[in-house]
Amino acid sequence: MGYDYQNIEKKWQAVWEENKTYTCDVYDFSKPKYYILDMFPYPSGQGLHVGHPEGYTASDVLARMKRMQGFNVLHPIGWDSFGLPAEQYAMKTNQHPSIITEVNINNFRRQIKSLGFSYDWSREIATSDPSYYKWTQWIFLNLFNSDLAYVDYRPVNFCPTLGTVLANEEVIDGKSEVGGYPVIRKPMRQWLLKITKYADRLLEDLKELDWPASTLEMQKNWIGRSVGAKVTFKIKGTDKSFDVFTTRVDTLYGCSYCVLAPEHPLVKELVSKEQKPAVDAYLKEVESKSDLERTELNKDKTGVFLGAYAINPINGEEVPIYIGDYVLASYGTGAVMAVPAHDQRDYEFAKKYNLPIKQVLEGDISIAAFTGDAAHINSDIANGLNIEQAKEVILDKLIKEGNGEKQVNYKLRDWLFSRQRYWGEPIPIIIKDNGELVPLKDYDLPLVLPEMKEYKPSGTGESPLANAKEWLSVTLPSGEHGLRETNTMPQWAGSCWYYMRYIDPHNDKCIGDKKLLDHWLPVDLYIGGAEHAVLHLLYARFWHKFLFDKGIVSCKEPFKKLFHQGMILGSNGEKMSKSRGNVVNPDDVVANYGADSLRLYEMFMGPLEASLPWSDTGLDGAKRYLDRVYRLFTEEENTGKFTSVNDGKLDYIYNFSIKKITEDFEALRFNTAISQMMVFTNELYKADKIYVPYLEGFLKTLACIAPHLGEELWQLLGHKDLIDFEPWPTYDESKTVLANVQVAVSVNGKLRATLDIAKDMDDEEAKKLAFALEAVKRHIEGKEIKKVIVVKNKIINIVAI
RNA sequence: GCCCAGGUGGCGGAAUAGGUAGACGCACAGGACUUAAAAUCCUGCGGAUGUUGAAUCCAUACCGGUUCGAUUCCGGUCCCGGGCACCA
Repeated sequence: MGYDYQNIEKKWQAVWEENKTYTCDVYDFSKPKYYILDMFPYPSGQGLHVGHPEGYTASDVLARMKRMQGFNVLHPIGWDSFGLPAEQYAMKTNQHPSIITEVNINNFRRQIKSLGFSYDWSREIATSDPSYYKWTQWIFLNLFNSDLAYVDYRPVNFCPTLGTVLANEEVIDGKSEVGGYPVIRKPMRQWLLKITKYADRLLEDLKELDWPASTLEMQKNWIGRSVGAKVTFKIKGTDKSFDVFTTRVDTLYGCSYCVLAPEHPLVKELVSKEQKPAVDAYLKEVESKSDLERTELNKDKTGVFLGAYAINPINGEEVPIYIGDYVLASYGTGAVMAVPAHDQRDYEFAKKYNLPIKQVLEGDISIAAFTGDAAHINSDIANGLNIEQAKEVILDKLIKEGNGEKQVNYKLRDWLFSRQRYWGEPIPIIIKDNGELVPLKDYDLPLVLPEMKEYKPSGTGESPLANAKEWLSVTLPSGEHGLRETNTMPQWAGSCWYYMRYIDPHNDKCIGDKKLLDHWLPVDLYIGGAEHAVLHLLYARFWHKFLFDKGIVSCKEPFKKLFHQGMILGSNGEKMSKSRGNVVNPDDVVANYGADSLRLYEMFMGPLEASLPWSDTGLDGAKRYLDRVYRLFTEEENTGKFTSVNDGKLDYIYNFSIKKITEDFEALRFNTAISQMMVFTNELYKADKIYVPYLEGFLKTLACIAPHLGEELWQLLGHKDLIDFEPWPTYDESKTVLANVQVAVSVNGKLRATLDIAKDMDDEEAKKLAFALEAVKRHIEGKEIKKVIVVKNKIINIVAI
């Protein structure tokens, strides 16, 4: 049977909605603020996945606890509603993406509301709403006007058959996902944002964040700062030169050739007549290679001699110049000095093309490059020095002679910010007929997406917006003519700053009231998947820092504390997917078990950050526990034990439980908190008398996990007010420990008995009791006592030989 | 290949400034209640030997080390997961 979750949940959801229980008065500065944020969902056509409520429940538990602790809690939700699937579905069905998006949002909202989250729905936003993307465009204009947005040509995945640019995920094995047509890398006009200008600050400020160590590490590696040297190589017989970047300038004497990236601008100028046919053939081969093919050739490094020589600036030696696609145009200077003896890639390349290998550090290079630290040899001024020392003297010499300088390099590249798609924010730029870029004015915003019948790309790879003829053509106030930018922004754009908009979502004068932004930012706790460890979280940090520079926000970082929830797998331990047939629909769970059971189960499964398999019987267990709690409050044999007089018997278990639950909630360790709730409930069943204030304290903790039931039972206890703003239960530290402790007694490290003694008993006294134990006597008989280790209140170990 | 995180009963997991391994829950088995079932309640539940409510041994992926004592620390091996792909 069990309790009537269906009516109880419906009833309290209606009460909360009617009373606007969770509406946050952001202007109330009298209480300390707590801003707790979920990564907002992309409202897909499939509806909510049981993975969504895991993170949402975790944040909701915290939000509810913080409210009871007296914080003014901001806990909003919204929709990351621009995106590719809506556009693709629109093409298939001839429905406008905004209609599809609206349908999906309505479904998501209904599902999320059925789970009893304490969101402030008056702050709901959608990134595809013009009143929202007005401000996304506004930020873009600011970036453009601050010289942080520019146009350049970048290679993208282009499918000639479909006439479309494809996202990486639409390309499978070098073929288009749709139709399986070949995909090539084609340079196209793109917008980029200069995130690299912020590389140092993005790296430096990681230090002040309370984030998972692995995420900090990933961001650090992604930014990829490395300190090295820029070395200039002159080209023999010309007045030209090129720079290389190296982190191992100490090995410069061992440089036996140089390699340029195929895309390096000097390639075409330097190639000799004899080598031209070979080089041209190689360039053609590289051009036709997709990214994927280039990585498949991972092991086999290819290249070709350019027919020119460079001068090694440290010793004047002539070294041949090669081109090779293992050198990336996008990193460093697009050119490397090759030291095969001490770099494995150069080693492999040199072996393949029979190039000289010159050893400059002591070590074994017979089967692979030696990359460790050792004394330098064959290095003139650096002989006998270790890596650090050799770097210094060699760089000094280069600097003095004007052939090099210290340089810091980053792996981080500028952010490719345009998409040749319809369903995204239009870029608010006009291209005059003379090619000049003209930003719109603030008062022109929002630049609304035109209604279109056809979302198919133009065939040239241009955005579908190129077909919106009327929208496209503009006459400027000056009378000049221009065309609108047809690229749109990537989905990241809207999600880069949404946390800011929740604070003042209906403000049409500015992005948000400065007073409010200053008060509410940064977000105190941000919960979302680990798949966003770099891109979203780095992009959002970048925009935040830019807005900080502009004086829009007053803190350097957007998200103070971050937590990644794990994935919920199918019951077979595999990722949930339609094709595997292991998908669990939250609607079914709510109908058959209730939202509170789902919430409890997902929090009890295991550590929040772990990936865990779904279990229907586990869900049964969660439901059974809530039934058991309900009976405790409603059945005569239990309620008959209720008393307002404390007999003290529950003091320990109550105080200990409240302490543990509070600490575990704070640390997002919900599984162990719930286990303690169960222990406490079991104790109440065993007790003769139930002290009602203890029962109420416990109920407040339960109401965070199972809010509908919590509200219901609170009312059953005779309370008129809702439980949501009741003060959080406190505990008496002195009562969280028992008077007696169980001390383990072991002989030679093996447990032989336990001793039930007074806490903090004198060591000597405890020893005496231990030696008096039968089991101990038996094991030390005829042996010499070497020593006795006493760890107070824990263990007594007797070492006997 | 590199980086990150893991490996504990039949299952999800608990316990790490080194100190009684298996909390809590699931599954299973036995019992009570019931005409019966469901629900509920009680009991058992890592493995082996055993005098079966005594006792002993083994056990936290595997091998070794440090220690009075290791799931926890160190070295090596194997396995599973996530991320990145030639970063000079």
